Amino acid sequence: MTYYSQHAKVWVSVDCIIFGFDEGKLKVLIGRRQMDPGRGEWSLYGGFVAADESIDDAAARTLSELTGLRNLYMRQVGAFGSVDRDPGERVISIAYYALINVKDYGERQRLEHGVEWADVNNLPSLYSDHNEMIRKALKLMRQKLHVEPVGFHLLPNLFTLTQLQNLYEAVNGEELDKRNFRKRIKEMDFIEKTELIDKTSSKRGAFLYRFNHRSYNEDPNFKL
Amino acid sequence: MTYYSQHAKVWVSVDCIIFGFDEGKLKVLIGRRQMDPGRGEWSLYGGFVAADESIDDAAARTLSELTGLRNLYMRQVGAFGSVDRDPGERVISIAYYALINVKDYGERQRLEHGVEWADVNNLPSLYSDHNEMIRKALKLMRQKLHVEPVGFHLLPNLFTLTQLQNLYEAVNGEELDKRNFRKRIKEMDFIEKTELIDKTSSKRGAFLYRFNHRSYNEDPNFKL
DNA sequence: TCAAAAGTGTTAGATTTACACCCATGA
DNA sequence: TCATGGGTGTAAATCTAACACTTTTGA
Repeated sequence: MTYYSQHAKVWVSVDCIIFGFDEGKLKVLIGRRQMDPGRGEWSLYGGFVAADESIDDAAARTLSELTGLRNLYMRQVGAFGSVDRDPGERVISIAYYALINVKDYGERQRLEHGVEWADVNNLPSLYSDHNEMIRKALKLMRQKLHVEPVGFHLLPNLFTLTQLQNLYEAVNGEELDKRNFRKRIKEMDFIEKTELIDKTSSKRGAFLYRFNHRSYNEDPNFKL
Repeated sequence: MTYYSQHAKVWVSVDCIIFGFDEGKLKVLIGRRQMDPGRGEWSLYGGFVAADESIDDAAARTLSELTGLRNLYMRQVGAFGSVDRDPGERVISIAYYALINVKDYGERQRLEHGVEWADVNNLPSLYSDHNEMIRKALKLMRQKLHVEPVGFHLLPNLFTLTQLQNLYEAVNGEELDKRNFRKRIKEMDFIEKTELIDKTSSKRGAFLYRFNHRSYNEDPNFKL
């Protein structure tokens, strides 16, 4: 009997909190659970960690299973391990959140997995501790957003300043002053104005901006 | 075959990063690993999660095994799950950090478990991914310290303002202005001045202060 | 021509930072 | 008496927050 074998093994899963920004609201992907226990309940999308993959790899695999996308921005939320959090068996789950541009997520894949975008401020009651996972993910994501330029993962490559501001307002749940917001943006050289104009949301049109990763790495000063 | 049983089970452990503040430095408890693989290497203190205990309970149990103390301030750092992080078997580990007042930790227990206080700024190379765990714990703890009154867990119940300032300087790794620091403290009514005087570190003596939990809960405004 | 979103500067107030000397005491 | 750590206030600089009008254009 080895040192290890006197201890119990458990199942370990990953659960994905996928944030998207649409219609001026922060959303999260949820679906109806396909298996027992809890079949039919609203739930996050998850999967088990295999014997030969890291937990980060398991999360990335699960994310790409659901979205068809790779190399998503993804961060660990933490481990959830109440004894009876899963009504079937003892399963410890590690939550991850990911940020995607909703436009990159096709309707086809969405329907295939039967998931929906739900407003984070108006969520139904979810399976097990999934509401708690989302709460914690949101808290972490919010903090990160002020300190690192990660919000861009929720937007198209080209975006207007109004879109960017709306994103920050949706995540913080409070309005921002337009002039003060734009003043700050102007100080960050890695948020580049292009000559392109977006006319989808106004007659006049708004300049499109782009986040320049390279130039951010040269002078990573971000604060919003 | 149930839905669960087609997946692999793994061992799950907890590792404890125990911070203490002594001799003006932030320290962490490390010991020589007692078992194979890695016997003799510097390591955090850890333990396995049992089938019938939550991960938080496992961490609390492990902490109390090592220190003899209960109800320590403790927070999860996150899950560490590279496939080969443990050279023996697949083990996913969940790191927790705890804050203790070094005076509460007797020499007896310390010697019994053969652990030592190591300066966080001068750590040896540790077993597996334990250095990374400490790095992440320190980052989280640092953030927390600015926003919640948790530093008091690293001090005796009664402390001088110089001690408190030294603690913040040690954690941040930078000096603070004495007058500005004390000005801020004065604004926080839950940091109460007592009539007691500590003469251990100066001839004149310094007033002892106390953190009042109750009054903090009434008006929880903390920022340092 | 008008409704709707884009764009643009200034100022008062609040916060932060820098800074130097006297005090009390034990050795 | 002197060396050591304890204790205190002010002013300049910076940052933050509040605020309103003009522009463009398609319908």
